Amino acid sequence: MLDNKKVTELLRKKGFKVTPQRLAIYNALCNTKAHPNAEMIFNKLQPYYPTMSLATIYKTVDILHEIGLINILNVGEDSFRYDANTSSHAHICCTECGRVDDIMIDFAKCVEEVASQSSYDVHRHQFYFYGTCAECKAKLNSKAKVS
Amino acid sequence: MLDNKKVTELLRKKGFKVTPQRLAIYNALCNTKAHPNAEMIFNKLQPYYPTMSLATIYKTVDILHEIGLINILNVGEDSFRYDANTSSHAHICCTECGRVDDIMIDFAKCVEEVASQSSYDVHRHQFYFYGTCAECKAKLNSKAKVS
DNA sequence: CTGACTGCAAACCATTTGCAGCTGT
DNA sequence: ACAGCTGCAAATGGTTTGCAGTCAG
Repeated sequence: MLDNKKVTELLRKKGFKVTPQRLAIYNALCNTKAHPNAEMIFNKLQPYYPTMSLATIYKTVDILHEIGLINILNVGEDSFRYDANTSSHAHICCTECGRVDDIMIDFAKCVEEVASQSSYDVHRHQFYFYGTCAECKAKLNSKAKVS
Repeated sequence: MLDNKKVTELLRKKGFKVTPQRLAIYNALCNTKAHPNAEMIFNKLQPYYPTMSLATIYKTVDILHEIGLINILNVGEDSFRYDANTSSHAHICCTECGRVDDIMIDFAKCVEEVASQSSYDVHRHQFYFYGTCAECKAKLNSKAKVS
């Protein structure tokens, strides 16, 4: 969650140019908790950057991931989602409506246990939980009452 | 990891027909620890079922997943992988060679913690770890010595 | 017998690539 | 200036779909 000045510095330091598109995509990711995919980012930026193409979004998220500014998520859908919150946290997906929320719990102990028991050098991890969100639970209950 | 008799019963009970293709695909998944994707299953069965198509594999894994016989994994590749081991366990992927191994550690406590702190009803979870496997570590070391 | 299944080919769709013109430095 | 970037259009590749013939029950 860096400000534009820091992002500019980092991009330059890593040998990339700083363009309005790149800043806009990173800012769009900072200003949402929806964990959007490429198309959702595209639709959000469309009013402000009407000529921006999906190709630019894909190329940009690759770079942002490469320089460690974003995480790439795959919750089991056909598209990837992107997250500007790079602190260690898990994700939970509603199997009814598809929303993806953060779980701000630190699983350091689990990771340590794996690192000590596995023959791998463990660098990174990704935890996904699946269930029914509060809103969908409410909807399902009211439907059950009607029928 | 059921035997053919039990799989037959289960398929019938759920209203599906039992075909040689379905049994072969399930058995192929039971007899590997590689967590294969559709194409890997296809190549493995090719010698024995030369007319089987990828479409059949995709349709079959859908059904096997629906009746709870297999798990679907997505480690961040462009294809899905399938696992006949449905017991609660995590997976670790080598970022060098792409292999996927099981981690037979039970994360019940982590899951409980999430279930108690989240507003979701938690039904399912998927834990992925990423790192360098023992073989790739060895290769990387010997390369480092040479250069 | 009959509805479900297989396997082929075509369709689909998220993502990637090639390239001409533009822009950051 | 000039290498790297954008945005278009075309290509790619995993997965899905439509459908005619086949097979399990």
